[in-house]
Amino acid sequence: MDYKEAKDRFINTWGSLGSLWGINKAMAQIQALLFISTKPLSMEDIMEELKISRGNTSMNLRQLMDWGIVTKELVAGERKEFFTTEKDVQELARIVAKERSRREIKPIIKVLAEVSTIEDTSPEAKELIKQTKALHELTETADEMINKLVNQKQNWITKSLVKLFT
Amino acid sequence: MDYKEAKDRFINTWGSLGSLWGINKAMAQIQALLFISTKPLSMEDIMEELKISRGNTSMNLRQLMDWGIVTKELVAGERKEFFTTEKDVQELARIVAKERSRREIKPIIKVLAEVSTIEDTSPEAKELIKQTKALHELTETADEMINKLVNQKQNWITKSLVKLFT
DNA sequence: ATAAACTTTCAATACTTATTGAAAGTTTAA
DNA sequence: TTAAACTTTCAATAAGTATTGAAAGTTTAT
Repeated sequence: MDYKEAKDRFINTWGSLGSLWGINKAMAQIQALLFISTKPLSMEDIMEELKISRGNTSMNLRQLMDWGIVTKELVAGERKEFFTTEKDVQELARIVAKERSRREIKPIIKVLAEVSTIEDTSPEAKELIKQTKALHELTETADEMINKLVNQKQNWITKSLVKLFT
Repeated sequence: MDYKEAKDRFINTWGSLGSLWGINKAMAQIQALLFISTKPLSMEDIMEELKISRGNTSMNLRQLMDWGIVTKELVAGERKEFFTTEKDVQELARIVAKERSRREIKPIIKVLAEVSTIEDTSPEAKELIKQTKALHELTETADEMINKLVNQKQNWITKSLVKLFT
Protein backbone atom coordinates (compact mmCIF):
# COMPACT_ATOMS: atom_id res chain seq x y z
CA MET A 1 0.00 0.00 0.00
CA ASP A 2 1.46 3.34 -1.02
CA TYR A 3 0.94 6.72 0.57
CA LYS A 4 -1.94 7.85 -1.62
CA GLU A 5 -3.78 4.59 -1.09
CA ALA A 6 -3.24 4.65 2.67
CA LYS A 7 -4.37 8.25 2.88
CA ASP A 8 -7.57 7.59 0.92
CA ARG A 9 -8.28 4.50 2.94
CA PHE A 10 -7.91 6.40 6.17
CA ILE A 11 -10.08 9.32 5.05
CA ASN A 12 -12.80 7.05 3.71
CA THR A 13 -12.88 4.80 6.72
CA TRP A 14 -13.05 7.79 9.01
CA GLY A 15 -15.85 9.17 6.87
CA SER A 16 -18.00 6.07 7.00
CA LEU A 17 -17.28 5.60 10.68
CA GLY A 18 -18.55 9.13 11.14
CA SER A 19 -21.82 8.34 9.38
CA LEU A 20 -22.26 5.37 11.63
CA TRP A 21 -22.00 7.64 14.63
CA GLY A 22 -24.35 10.29 13.37
CA ILE A 23 -21.58 12.57 12.15
CA ASN A 24 -21.86 13.54 8.55
CA LYS A 25 -19.42 12.06 6.10
CA ALA A 26 -17.94 15.28 4.77
CA MET A 27 -17.37 16.59 8.28
CA ALA A 28 -15.52 13.44 9.31
CA GLN A 29 -13.47 13.43 6.12
CA ILE A 30 -12.42 17.04 6.48
CA GLN A 31 -11.28 16.35 10.00
CA ALA A 32 -9.38 13.25 8.87
CA LEU A 33 -7.69 15.20 6.09
CA LEU A 34 -6.58 17.95 8.45
CA PHE A 35 -5.51 15.39 11.00
CA ILE A 36 -2.87 13.90 8.72
CA SER A 37 -1.90 17.08 6.94
CA THR A 38 1.56 18.52 7.61
CA LYS A 39 0.30 22.08 7.21
CA PRO A 40 -2.90 24.15 7.51
CA LEU A 41 -5.22 23.79 4.52
CA SER A 42 -7.40 26.34 2.75
CA MET A 43 -10.95 25.80 1.62
CA GLU A 44 -9.66 25.33 -1.92
CA ASP A 45 -7.27 22.64 -0.76
CA ILE A 46 -10.02 20.76 1.02
CA MET A 47 -12.50 21.05 -1.86
CA GLU A 48 -9.87 19.82 -4.24
CA GLU A 49 -8.70 16.89 -2.12
CA LEU A 50 -12.14 15.60 -1.17
CA LYS A 51 -13.95 16.66 -4.33
CA ILE A 52 -16.73 18.43 -2.49
CA SER A 53 -18.39 21.77 -3.15
CA ARG A 54 -17.51 25.11 -1.63
CA GLY A 55 -20.79 25.31 0.26
CA ASN A 56 -20.41 21.88 1.74
CA THR A 57 -16.85 22.63 2.81
CA SER A 58 -17.83 25.91 4.38
CA MET A 59 -20.74 24.47 6.36
CA ASN A 60 -18.84 21.49 7.66
CA LEU A 61 -15.80 23.52 8.63
CA ARG A 62 -18.13 25.69 10.63
CA GLN A 63 -19.56 22.66 12.40
CA LEU A 64 -16.09 21.38 13.18
CA MET A 65 -15.26 24.76 14.66
CA ASP A 66 -18.48 24.66 16.71
CA TRP A 67 -17.30 21.35 18.11
CA GLY A 68 -13.99 23.00 18.96
CA ILE A 69 -12.05 20.46 16.91
CA VAL A 70 -10.90 22.73 14.10
CA THR A 71 -9.49 26.25 14.26
CA LYS A 72 -8.74 28.98 11.75
CA GLU A 73 -5.10 29.65 11.21
CA LEU A 74 -3.69 32.88 9.82
CA VAL A 75 -0.97 32.35 7.28
CA ALA A 76 1.34 35.34 6.74
CA GLY A 77 0.92 37.01 3.39
CA GLU A 78 -2.17 34.96 2.49
CA ARG A 79 -5.58 36.42 2.19
CA LYS A 80 -7.61 33.25 2.40
CA GLU A 81 -8.27 31.37 5.60
CA PHE A 82 -6.46 28.22 6.60
CA PHE A 83 -7.62 25.49 8.91
CA THR A 84 -6.04 23.02 11.31
CA THR A 85 -7.43 20.37 13.63
CA GLU A 86 -6.32 19.42 17.11
CA LYS A 87 -3.43 17.07 16.52
CA ASP A 88 -3.19 15.42 19.91
CA VAL A 89 -5.42 12.34 20.02
CA GLN A 90 -5.93 12.48 23.76
CA GLU A 91 -7.05 16.07 23.61
CA LEU A 92 -9.27 15.25 20.65
CA ALA A 93 -10.90 12.43 22.57
CA ARG A 94 -11.48 14.72 25.53
CA ILE A 95 -13.19 17.35 23.39
CA VAL A 96 -15.40 14.82 21.63
CA ALA A 97 -16.40 13.07 24.85
CA LYS A 98 -17.24 16.36 26.53
CA GLU A 99 -19.31 17.62 23.64
CA ARG A 100 -21.23 14.39 23.26
CA SER A 101 -21.99 14.40 26.96
CA ARG A 102 -23.31 17.93 26.74
CA ARG A 103 -25.27 17.52 23.53
CA GLU A 104 -26.61 14.01 23.81
CA ILE A 105 -26.31 12.47 27.25
CA LYS A 106 -27.36 15.38 29.46
CA PRO A 107 -30.70 15.88 27.64
CA ILE A 108 -31.60 12.19 27.90
CA ILE A 109 -30.77 12.22 31.62
CA LYS A 110 -33.21 15.09 32.01
CA VAL A 111 -36.03 13.22 30.28
CA LEU A 112 -35.35 10.06 32.29
CA ALA A 113 -35.47 12.05 35.51
CA GLU A 114 -38.83 13.52 34.58
CA VAL A 115 -40.41 10.33 33.34
CA SER A 116 -39.23 8.29 36.31
CA THR A 117 -40.87 10.57 38.86
CA ILE A 118 -44.50 10.50 37.79
CA GLU A 119 -47.06 9.76 40.49
CA ASP A 120 -49.02 6.69 39.49
CA THR A 121 -49.38 3.37 41.24
CA SER A 122 -50.80 1.19 38.45
CA PRO A 123 -48.62 -1.84 37.64
CA GLU A 124 -47.67 -0.49 34.20
CA ALA A 125 -46.69 2.85 35.66
CA LYS A 126 -44.67 1.09 38.35
CA GLU A 127 -42.75 -0.81 35.70
CA LEU A 128 -42.12 2.36 33.72
CA ILE A 129 -40.86 4.11 36.83
CA LYS A 130 -38.65 1.21 37.86
CA GLN A 131 -37.07 0.77 34.45
CA THR A 132 -36.51 4.42 33.67
CA LYS A 133 -35.06 4.94 37.16
CA ALA A 134 -32.55 2.17 36.51
CA LEU A 135 -31.70 3.68 33.15
CA HIS A 136 -31.37 7.09 34.73
CA GLU A 137 -28.98 5.82 37.33
CA LEU A 138 -26.86 3.94 34.81
CA THR A 139 -26.70 6.85 32.38
CA GLU A 140 -25.80 9.31 35.09
CA THR A 141 -23.05 7.08 36.46
CA ALA A 142 -21.62 6.47 33.01
CA ASP A 143 -21.73 10.15 32.15
CA GLU A 144 -20.06 11.04 35.43
CA MET A 145 -17.38 8.47 34.76
CA ILE A 146 -16.69 9.77 31.28
CA ASN A 147 -16.52 13.35 32.44
CA LYS A 148 -14.13 12.53 35.24
CA LEU A 149 -11.90 10.49 32.95
CA VAL A 150 -11.95 13.26 30.44
CA ASN A 151 -10.91 15.89 32.93
CA GLN A 152 -7.72 14.12 33.81
CA LYS A 153 -5.37 15.42 31.17
CA GLN A 154 -2.19 13.52 30.25
CA ASN A 155 -2.70 9.95 29.09
CA TRP A 156 -5.90 9.55 30.97
CA ILE A 157 -7.04 6.53 29.15
CA THR A 158 -3.93 4.49 29.76
CA LYS A 159 -3.67 5.61 33.35
CA SER A 160 -7.28 4.69 33.95
CA LEU A 161 -6.79 1.30 32.47
CA VAL A 162 -3.85 0.61 34.72
CA LYS A 163 -5.76 1.86 37.74
CA LEU A 164 -8.81 -0.18 36.96
CA PHE A 165 -7.20 -3.52 36.43
CA THR A 166 -4.30 -3.84 38.78
CA MET B 1 -47.44 14.17 33.61
CA ASP B 2 -49.64 11.08 33.52
CA TYR B 3 -48.66 7.53 32.60
CA LYS B 4 -49.58 7.73 28.93
CA GLU B 5 -47.67 10.96 28.50
CA ALA B 6 -44.61 9.65 30.34
CA LYS B 7 -44.62 6.46 28.32
CA ASP B 8 -44.83 8.30 24.99
CA ARG B 9 -42.15 10.72 26.06
CA PHE B 10 -39.83 7.89 27.00
CA ILE B 11 -40.46 5.95 23.79
CA ASN B 12 -40.01 9.01 21.60
CA THR B 13 -36.89 10.22 23.34
CA TRP B 14 -35.37 6.78 23.11
CA GLY B 15 -36.31 6.69 19.45
CA SER B 16 -34.65 9.96 18.55
CA LEU B 17 -31.65 9.14 20.69
CA GLY B 18 -31.34 5.99 18.63
CA SER B 19 -31.35 7.92 15.36
CA LEU B 20 -28.62 10.13 16.71
CA TRP B 21 -26.51 7.05 17.32
CA GLY B 22 -27.13 5.43 13.97
CA ILE B 23 -29.81 3.09 15.27
CA ASN B 24 -33.06 3.31 13.43
CA LYS B 25 -35.99 4.94 15.14
CA ALA B 26 -38.42 2.03 14.96
CA MET B 27 -35.81 -0.34 16.35
CA ALA B 28 -35.12 1.91 19.31
CA GLN B 29 -38.82 2.46 19.95
CA ILE B 30 -39.64 -1.23 19.88
CA GLN B 31 -36.89 -1.87 22.40
CA ALA B 32 -38.14 0.98 24.59
CA LEU B 33 -41.68 -0.34 24.46
CA LEU B 34 -40.62 -3.84 25.46
CA PHE B 35 -38.36 -2.43 28.12
CA ILE B 36 -41.22 -0.87 30.06
CA SER B 37 -43.82 -3.50 29.28
CA THR B 38 -45.00 -5.74 32.11
CA LYS B 39 -45.45 -8.70 29.77
CA PRO B 40 -44.21 -10.07 26.44
CA LEU B 41 -45.75 -8.38 23.41
CA SER B 42 -46.85 -9.79 20.05
CA MET B 43 -46.19 -8.22 16.70
CA GLU B 44 -49.77 -6.98 16.68
CA ASP B 45 -49.29 -5.30 20.04
CA ILE B 46 -46.17 -3.53 18.85
CA MET B 47 -47.67 -2.44 15.53
CA GLU B 48 -50.70 -1.11 17.35
CA GLU B 49 -48.77 0.75 20.06
CA LEU B 50 -46.21 2.35 17.79
CA LYS B 51 -48.40 2.70 14.71
CA ILE B 52 -45.93 1.04 12.41
CA SER B 53 -46.44 -1.55 9.68
CA ARG B 54 -46.10 -5.28 9.98
CA GLY B 55 -43.05 -5.37 7.73
CA ASN B 56 -41.26 -2.70 9.66
CA THR B 57 -41.99 -4.43 12.95
CA SER B 58 -40.80 -7.77 11.64
CA MET B 59 -37.53 -6.42 10.27
CA ASN B 60 -36.66 -4.42 13.34
CA LEU B 61 -37.50 -7.22 15.73
CA ARG B 62 -35.13 -9.37 13.76
CA GLN B 63 -32.39 -6.79 14.07
CA LEU B 64 -32.95 -6.52 17.81
CA MET B 65 -32.65 -10.30 18.02
CA ASP B 66 -29.41 -10.17 15.99
CA TRP B 67 -28.10 -7.73 18.55
CA GLY B 68 -29.10 -10.20 21.28
CA ILE B 69 -31.27 -7.62 23.01
CA VAL B 70 -34.68 -9.12 22.28
CA THR B 71 -35.80 -12.74 22.49
CA LYS B 72 -38.84 -14.67 21.37
CA GLU B 73 -41.02 -15.87 24.16
CA LEU B 74 -43.45 -18.75 23.88
CA VAL B 75 -46.78 -18.06 25.51
CA ALA B 76 -48.81 -21.16 26.39
CA GLY B 77 -51.87 -21.65 24.25
CA GLU B 78 -50.92 -18.85 21.84
CA ARG B 79 -49.95 -19.41 18.29
CA LYS B 80 -48.31 -16.10 17.58
CA GLU B 81 -44.88 -15.15 18.78
CA PHE B 82 -44.22 -12.88 21.70
CA PHE B 83 -41.16 -10.80 22.41
CA THR B 84 -39.28 -9.52 25.43
CA THR B 85 -36.15 -7.47 25.87
CA GLU B 86 -33.40 -7.85 28.41
CA LYS B 87 -34.72 -6.05 31.46
CA ASP B 88 -31.55 -5.57 33.45
CA VAL B 89 -29.90 -2.30 32.47
CA GLN B 90 -26.41 -3.45 33.37
CA GLU B 91 -26.74 -6.54 31.24
CA LEU B 92 -28.22 -4.45 28.44
CA ALA B 93 -25.28 -2.06 28.59
CA ARG B 94 -22.87 -4.99 28.47
CA ILE B 95 -24.50 -6.44 25.37
CA VAL B 96 -24.60 -3.12 23.56
CA ALA B 97 -21.01 -2.26 24.42
CA LYS B 98 -19.79 -5.67 23.29
CA GLU B 99 -21.68 -5.54 20.01
CA ARG B 100 -20.55 -2.03 19.20
CA SER B 101 -16.99 -3.03 19.88
CA ARG B 102 -17.29 -5.99 17.56
CA ARG B 103 -19.17 -4.21 14.78
CA GLU B 104 -17.64 -0.76 14.80
CA ILE B 105 -14.45 -0.48 16.80
CA LYS B 106 -12.65 -3.65 15.78
CA PRO B 107 -12.88 -2.90 12.03
CA ILE B 108 -11.52 0.61 12.47
CA ILE B 109 -8.64 -0.75 14.55
CA LYS B 110 -7.81 -3.08 11.70
CA VAL B 111 -7.71 -0.25 9.14
CA LEU B 112 -5.60 1.91 11.43
CA ALA B 113 -3.14 -0.91 11.90
CA GLU B 114 -2.78 -1.35 8.16
CA VAL B 115 -2.54 2.31 7.28
CA SER B 116 -0.04 3.07 10.03
CA THR B 117 2.46 0.49 8.85
CA ILE B 118 3.12 1.58 5.28
CA GLU B 119 6.74 1.94 4.24
CA ASP B 120 7.31 5.47 3.07
CA THR B 121 9.67 8.11 4.42
CA SER B 122 8.27 11.26 2.79
CA PRO B 123 7.21 13.91 5.31
CA GLU B 124 3.52 13.52 4.47
CA ALA B 125 3.69 9.77 4.86
CA LYS B 126 5.53 10.20 8.15
CA GLU B 127 2.74 12.42 9.45
CA LEU B 128 0.10 9.94 8.31
CA ILE B 129 1.93 7.12 10.05
CA LYS B 130 2.45 9.10 13.23
CA GLN B 131 -1.14 10.23 13.52
CA THR B 132 -2.78 6.95 12.62
CA LYS B 133 -0.47 5.14 15.02
CA ALA B 134 -1.57 7.45 17.82
CA LEU B 135 -5.19 6.89 16.88
CA HIS B 136 -4.62 3.17 16.72
CA GLU B 137 -3.14 3.10 20.18
CA LEU B 138 -5.91 5.22 21.68
CA THR B 139 -8.67 3.22 20.04
CA GLU B 140 -7.18 -0.08 21.10
CA THR B 141 -6.76 1.05 24.68
CA ALA B 142 -10.29 2.41 24.85
CA ASP B 143 -11.70 -0.75 23.32
CA GLU B 144 -9.75 -2.88 25.74
CA MET B 145 -11.01 -0.80 28.63
CA ILE B 146 -14.63 -1.08 27.54
CA ASN B 147 -14.36 -4.81 27.04
CA LYS B 148 -12.81 -5.35 30.42
CA LEU B 149 -15.38 -3.19 32.14
CA VAL B 150 -18.10 -5.01 30.33
CA ASN B 151 -16.88 -8.40 31.36
CA GLN B 152 -17.13 -7.64 35.04
CA LYS B 153 -20.73 -8.53 35.72
CA GLN B 154 -22.58 -7.13 38.76
CA ASN B 155 -22.67 -3.36 38.95
CA TRP B 156 -19.51 -2.92 36.98
CA ILE B 157 -20.07 0.70 36.23
CA THR B 158 -20.52 1.80 39.82
CA LYS B 159 -17.70 -0.38 41.05
CA SER B 160 -15.39 1.01 38.41
CA LEU B 161 -16.30 4.53 39.28
CA VAL B 162 -15.50 3.94 42.93
CA LYS B 163 -12.25 2.25 42.03
CA LEU B 164 -11.20 5.00 39.69
CA PHE B 165 -11.80 7.98 41.88
CA THR B 166 -11.05 7.04 45.41
C1' DA C 1 -53.66 -32.69 2.37
C1' DT C 2 -55.86 -28.40 3.29
C1' DA C 3 -56.54 -24.18 5.14
C1' DA C 4 -56.17 -20.85 8.68
C1' DA C 5 -52.94 -18.17 11.34
C1' DC C 6 -49.20 -16.23 11.36
C1' DT C 7 -44.28 -14.21 9.69
C1' DT C 8 -41.03 -12.73 6.25
C1' DT C 9 -39.59 -10.58 2.11
C1' DC C 10 -39.03 -6.97 -1.07
C1' DA C 11 -40.32 -3.59 -4.75
C1' DA C 12 -42.42 0.74 -4.52
C1' DT C 13 -42.57 4.95 -2.22
C1' DA C 14 -42.19 8.33 1.36
C1' DC C 15 -39.18 10.68 4.31
C1' DT C 16 -34.87 12.54 5.81
C1' DT C 17 -30.44 14.31 5.28
C1' DA C 18 -26.48 15.82 2.45
C1' DT C 19 -24.76 18.39 -1.34
C1' DT C 20 -24.50 21.67 -4.89
C1' DG C 21 -23.84 26.09 -6.96
C1' DA C 22 -24.86 30.57 -7.64
C1' DA C 23 -26.29 34.86 -5.45
C1' DA C 24 -25.47 37.64 -1.51
C1' DG C 25 -22.34 39.02 1.91
C1' DT C 26 -17.77 40.33 3.78
C1' DT C 27 -13.09 41.76 3.95
C1' DT C 28 -8.91 43.77 2.21
C1' DA C 29 -5.91 46.39 -0.87
C1' DA C 30 -5.15 50.12 -3.60
C1' DT D 1 -14.80 54.12 -2.93
C1' DT D 2 -14.19 50.43 -5.84
C1' DA D 3 -13.29 46.03 -7.07
C1' DA D 4 -11.07 41.78 -6.45
C1' DA D 5 -10.66 37.88 -3.39
C1' DC D 6 -12.68 35.36 -0.62
C1' DT D 7 -16.68 33.14 2.50
C1' DT D 8 -21.43 32.27 3.69
C1' DT D 9 -26.13 31.32 2.86
C1' DC D 10 -29.91 28.87 1.10
C1' DA D 11 -33.29 27.13 -2.34
C1' DA D 12 -33.09 23.39 -5.38
C1' DT D 13 -31.97 18.79 -5.95
C1' DA D 14 -29.58 14.55 -5.30
C1' DA D 15 -28.56 10.68 -2.46
C1' DG D 16 -29.46 7.77 1.22
C1' DT D 17 -32.69 5.46 4.62
C1' DA D 18 -36.86 3.95 6.46
C1' DT D 19 -41.48 2.39 5.84
C1' DT D 20 -45.33 0.35 3.76
C1' DG D 21 -48.28 -3.28 2.17
C1' DA D 22 -49.25 -7.06 -0.33
C1' DA D 23 -47.51 -11.40 -2.12
C1' DA D 24 -44.85 -15.32 -0.86
C1' DG D 25 -43.43 -18.30 2.68
C1' DT D 26 -43.96 -21.04 6.93
C1' DT D 27 -46.07 -23.44 10.66
C1' DT D 28 -49.79 -25.72 13.03
C1' DA D 29 -54.30 -27.89 13.64
C1' DT D 30 -57.67 -30.73 11.81
